[in-house]
Order: sequence, then structure tokens, then C-alpha cells
Amino acid sequence: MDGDRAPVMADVARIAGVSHQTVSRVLNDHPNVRAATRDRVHAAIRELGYRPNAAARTLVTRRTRTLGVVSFNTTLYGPASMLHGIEQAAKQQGYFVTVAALAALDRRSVLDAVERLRDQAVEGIIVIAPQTTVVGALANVPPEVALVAVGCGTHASLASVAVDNEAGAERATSYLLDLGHRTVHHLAGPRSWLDAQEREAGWRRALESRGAPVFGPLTSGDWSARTGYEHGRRIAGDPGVTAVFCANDHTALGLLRAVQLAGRRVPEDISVIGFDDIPEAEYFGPPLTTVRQDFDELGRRALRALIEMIGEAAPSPHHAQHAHGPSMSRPPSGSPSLARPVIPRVTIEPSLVVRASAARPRR
Amino acid sequence: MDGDRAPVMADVARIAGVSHQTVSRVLNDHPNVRAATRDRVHAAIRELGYRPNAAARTLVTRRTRTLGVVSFNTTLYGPASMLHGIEQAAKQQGYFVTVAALAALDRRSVLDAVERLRDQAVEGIIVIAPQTTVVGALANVPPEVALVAVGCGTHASLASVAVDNEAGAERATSYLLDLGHRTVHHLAGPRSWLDAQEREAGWRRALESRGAPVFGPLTSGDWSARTGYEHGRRIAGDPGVTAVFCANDHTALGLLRAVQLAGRRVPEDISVIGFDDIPEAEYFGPPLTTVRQDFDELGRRALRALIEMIGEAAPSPHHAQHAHGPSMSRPPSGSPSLARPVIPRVTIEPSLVVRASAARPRR
DNA sequence: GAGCGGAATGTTGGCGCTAACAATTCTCCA
DNA sequence: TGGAGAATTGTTAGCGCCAACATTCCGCTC
Repeated sequence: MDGDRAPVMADVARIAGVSHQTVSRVLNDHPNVRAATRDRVHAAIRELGYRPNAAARTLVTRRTRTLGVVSFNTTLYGPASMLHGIEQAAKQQGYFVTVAALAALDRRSVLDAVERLRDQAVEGIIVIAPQTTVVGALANVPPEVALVAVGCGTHASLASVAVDNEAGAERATSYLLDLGHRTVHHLAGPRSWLDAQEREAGWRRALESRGAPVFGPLTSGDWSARTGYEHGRRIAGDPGVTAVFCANDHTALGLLRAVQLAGRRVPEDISVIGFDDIPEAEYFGPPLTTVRQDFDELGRRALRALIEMIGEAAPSPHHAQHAHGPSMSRPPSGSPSLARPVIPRVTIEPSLVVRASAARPRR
Repeated sequence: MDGDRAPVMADVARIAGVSHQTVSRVLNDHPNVRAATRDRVHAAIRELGYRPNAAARTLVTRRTRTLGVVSFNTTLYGPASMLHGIEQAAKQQGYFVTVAALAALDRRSVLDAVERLRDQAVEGIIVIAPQTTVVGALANVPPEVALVAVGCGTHASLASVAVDNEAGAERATSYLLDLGHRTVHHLAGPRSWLDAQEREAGWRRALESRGAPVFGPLTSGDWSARTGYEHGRRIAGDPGVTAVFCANDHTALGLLRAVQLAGRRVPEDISVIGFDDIPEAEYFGPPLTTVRQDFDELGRRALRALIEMIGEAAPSPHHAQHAHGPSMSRPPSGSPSLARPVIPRVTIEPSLVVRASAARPRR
């Protein structure tokens, strides 16, 4: 009458003629199991279609092998790609990835998402949500939670992996200046995003270091083509505008469209440079010169950083005298003194991809 | 010397002056707990920062409240959006979502991903990977696994939620025909994708039902702008081509570019229609007429369908005589006879978004 | 005020697994 | 051949929680 409930370790043990502990040892690759025994156990496992119970294992080992990813909008190209990179790397390291989308952009939502993930006992968390509010909220997360922010600017006071937005923006701006433009206008991204702030800073720095006049920037509420389009209509008639550095490729697309509708040509009348290098950028009209960032790599690096943080906090089994919930903990501060903990920070260099949307100005 | 290990239910019980079982009752909203007691327990929980141990709970309830999502490329707009919709809906239903990306497109990878998810004891799986191979491989997944395919065409023999690609394609094609084009060429998506096949079928059907000649289709290996560009260069010179229905918006973008580079104008010389309605489509040059599908909704519906399947298979606690691992099971077949199980299938209608890339042909 | 029934709480027994320790083999050399 | 010591296997005791059953408490009725 036992029904056919899923087989457990004891069932395997019975069939293989060993104790359940031996089965456990086989499963965990312990040494000191005779080859013949191991084979018998494996055979029994196959015969029964046995699958270890993850919950039971977690209960005793205190390891879930699960990582959490918090993100705001996985629909955007950047976040989606980073998630992809993270998942790939996680699989390779034997970790599961569970995602928690932010319902809104306030502190509360961020903390909620983190709580949700903690309830599920993830061993660490990666945050893909480069907004100032988010980074601010993250400061409230207790330090025993292993946390890495990815693409969240390079100045946040937490472990992070990010592209050097400032350098990328500076490079793009300088490129336009070198082409002979008197100045470069900037169509900035949303102020609430750190990337946008940093790109703006890079643009400004390039201008200032060359003594070029600084106009603007043109600010916007999102990263969409619509925004680019609207600003484009406004500036297309201005003869003083000969070069525009856009905060991302989508706004560049919208700008391109507006400028051309207004009867001005790119790059002959106006040069445009974007940021991101989305796959379509090459097929814009004209093909977009842009700053490339490797999102996939960003994701992989973030994961690697997180794994390291987790690894440092020994995942002690509960039998030992563990000092804390062994899953989730930031690396200990370098010294027991008041020194601030060392915050791992990785920066990746972006590169300028030259295509056809920027040229020397007409005289 | 106890260290400060994470508090457990017994700790809460001690502080609140009750038994751990009463704490459990409070946590699970059981009736028959005096209000005053409940408050004391809640206070103790807060004081200790107690967080229930998910693994322990899972061990006894046999519920993980976790769903798995298998996907191939979350970088594409469609899949990314669907994932987003799924996550939103899952959160609302109190489920976690863990993702498993496919390493490659063969059967083996698909089955691996499913296994990975099953190892983690997900209660059900949503598959976002509309390739024929994937759907084929899915047939090998044991029937006790609750499985829903999303955006995987409408003909697959498994529970699915999908847009009616055929109807959408037919609508787009008919629209062009109605405009006065003698025929419509089709830039098809990759053959291995069901969506591509169905869109092609819809295109063909529209043509045939009007007695219009069928040329092509132009086939391609992926959904990228590059593909559209390459085909565009080939057909731009052909005066017989006055209207092209593209399998998706990205290829349409590439096509647009190629056609215009060749000196022909859209829509005056050639009309173009896409599929998907990505956010940027409105800002292409010209704004793209396209078939809109609501990916977000697709994701939400898929989740709903999955939850229903899971719900039907009673998640019996292990004390009762359960017939199988209570997590993960498809709905029972309608009758105990040999009749095939009823496969839930949801179809969503796409709509044509008319913008500026299609017009009547010049005579 | 004894007795009854239901509400509120406590006690006990696993869920399936791993770690520690105990017990049993083997191996090999004195 | 008799062990010493290593290799292999088995036994026991939880991990933190929920469900069943047992017990206590309370408000009533007669």
C-alpha cells in the first residue's frame, strides 16, 4: 500500500545492499568507498530513478547553492544580457539562479526583493539596477548578506562590477572633438541612473580638459528612442549643434530619426555617437558609431566576484561552531580595527566602435 | 558559547513563552491562537529577527514554491519580456522563479536544463525556447513534470501559451495585398523556430487564398538585423519586389537599411512590415508598420496556466498517502481510459500596428 | 458546582539527509 | 600467524519544521 512515492536514500541502500550512509558517500564523492560498492550503488540509483532531496541536504549542510539576482527591468538590452552572463557562469559553478524583479524603484521595493531572496536562503545576491535609489537602499542591507552590484556605476560604496562609463564617455567625446567639432552636445540618460551620471561626467570632463564650451546637457527621463526623438526635433534646427553624444544607442536611434526628418543629414550635418553597441546599432541609418560595453562579461565577472565573497565566508556545516548563518556573508573586514572593509570593485574598460555616424564637421 | 547562530523556532518560542508549535501556528495563520499569544509571538519574532528556514519547511511540506524557467537566449527582446512577465506574476502568486539557460540547442541541453531544475525540486517549469528541437526534446520529459511552453508555436503537443503567429502573419500579408501589391515577399525567420514556421505559413495562406503568386520565401539563419540587411541588398534591385513581410522587427531594420542604401525608398518603392513591435520600431526610418504581440501578457498567462496545473495535482503533505512526489505533476487525463490527456492551450491574438513603412505601390 | 464541549496550547514523531563516531573488514609485515 | 593500522562500512543523532495526537484551559449548562 506504500504507493509509489519518490524513492529515498534508504530505498537505494536496500537495493544495493548497503547502508544509507554508504549511498550518501557515493553521492558526495567521498574517498574510501570500494569501487565495486560504488557501482552497485550507482546501479541502484539508476534502477530507482533516485534523485537526492535538495531540501533535506540543505537542512543539514546549510548550503542552497542558489544565488539571487535583483533587477529592475530585464527587458532592456543591458540588464537582459547581464542576466544571461550571470546565468551561464552560475551554471558552470554549479549554482542556481533565482530572479527577483523590482516592483518599483523605491527603497522599499529594493529591500523587499532582497528579503524575498533571503527568505529563500540564497547564498548571495547580485543586483542589476543601476539607479541611485537602489544603490542607496542597498546600504541598508545587513552586512552579512553577500552582495554585488553590477553595472551600478563605479562609485557606489559596495562591491561592484561595472564598465568605466566615464572613460567611455570621455573617449567618445574626445573622438568628436578630434574630428574638429567645436563642442559636443550630450543627450543624457535619466538622472536617477548612475551610468547616466557617469557618462555625463565623462563628457563634461572631456570638454573641459580641451577648453571646449559646455552646453546642456539635454536631460531625459528614460533610455528610450522616444526621448531621443523628442530632443532631436528640438535641436535639429540649431546650426550650433554639429555633434551629439547620446547616453545610449536607443536614444541615438530616436535622435537619428528626428534629425533626418528635419532634413539634416548624419553625419554630414550632425555627428552622432551612442553608447552600448546593441546588436542593431550596426544597421541603423547610418551605422552607429558607439561605445561598446561587454554586458555578458560584466555578468560573468559579477558572478565570479560573488562566488569569491561567499567562498571566503566558510560555509561551515552546523556541527562545527559556526559564528553565523553560514550562507550569505560579506568578507570580513581586513582588520579587526575600525578600518572600513575592503570593497571588491572591478572595472571593465569600454571601447569605441567607429562606424559611420560621426564625421568631421563641414566648414 | 553558543555563538550567534541564526535563531530558530524554538528560540522564538522560548522568548514568547510558548511552545514552538504555537509559533508554527502563528506563522501559518492557523485559527485557534489567542490574539494575545499571537502578538507575543510576533514580538519575539521581530526581536530576534527570526526567519523561517525554508529548507526545513520544504522537507516536511514538500512544497518549494519555486518555478523553473528554461530559456535559450534571454537577450532577445521577446524572451526577455516573457521572463519579465513570468516573474511579475510569480511574485504575486508567492512563487520564486529560477532560470536555467540552455547551453546549446540540442535535445541533450534541453533535458539537462530540465534535470537541473528538477534537482532543485521546482514545482513546475515554463519553457521559453520556441525551437523545434526543444519542443521535440520536451516530449521526453516524464509526464509527472508540470510543464508549459510559452511562445512555442500553437501546434506543439504540450501545454502552451502562444501568440497566433499564423493569424498575425496572415493579417500583415493581407494588409499589403489590400494596399494593392500584386504579391508579398517574405523574409522568413530561422526554420528551426516554430514561430518562424507559423509566420511563414500565415503568409503563404494569405497569398494563396487571394490567388497571389508565391515567391520564396527568403530564408535566414537568425533573427538579426544583419540577416535582413543581407537579404535586403539582394532584393533591393529587383523591381518585382514591392512589398516585404519580415519575420521580425530586427530583420526589418536591416532590410530597411539595405533597401535605402540601394537608393530605393520605403514605403514609396518598397513596403515593409515587421513582427513583434519592439519599442524602437516606432523610431525606425520610417516608423515600422508591424504585428504587435504582447510578450508580457504571454508570460503572465503562461504562469497562470502552470499554477493551475500544479494546483490540480494536490500538493499533499507526506503524511497522507500520496501517490507521487507531490511537487510537479501534470493534470490527470480527463478520463481513466486511453483518451489522451487534455492539453491546456492558450492562444493570444496579435494585432497589426499601422505606421509608415507600408503604402500602396506606385503604378 | 460538577460536567461537558470546544478552544488553545503542548508533546511526540518523523521528513531525508550528512557528520561524527563505532564497528567491521582488509593489508601487510614482524 | 598475530596483530597494528588503514580502509571500508554501519549506527546514531540531529538539522528546523509541521502534523497528529494529547492535554489543559475556559465558558457554559443543568
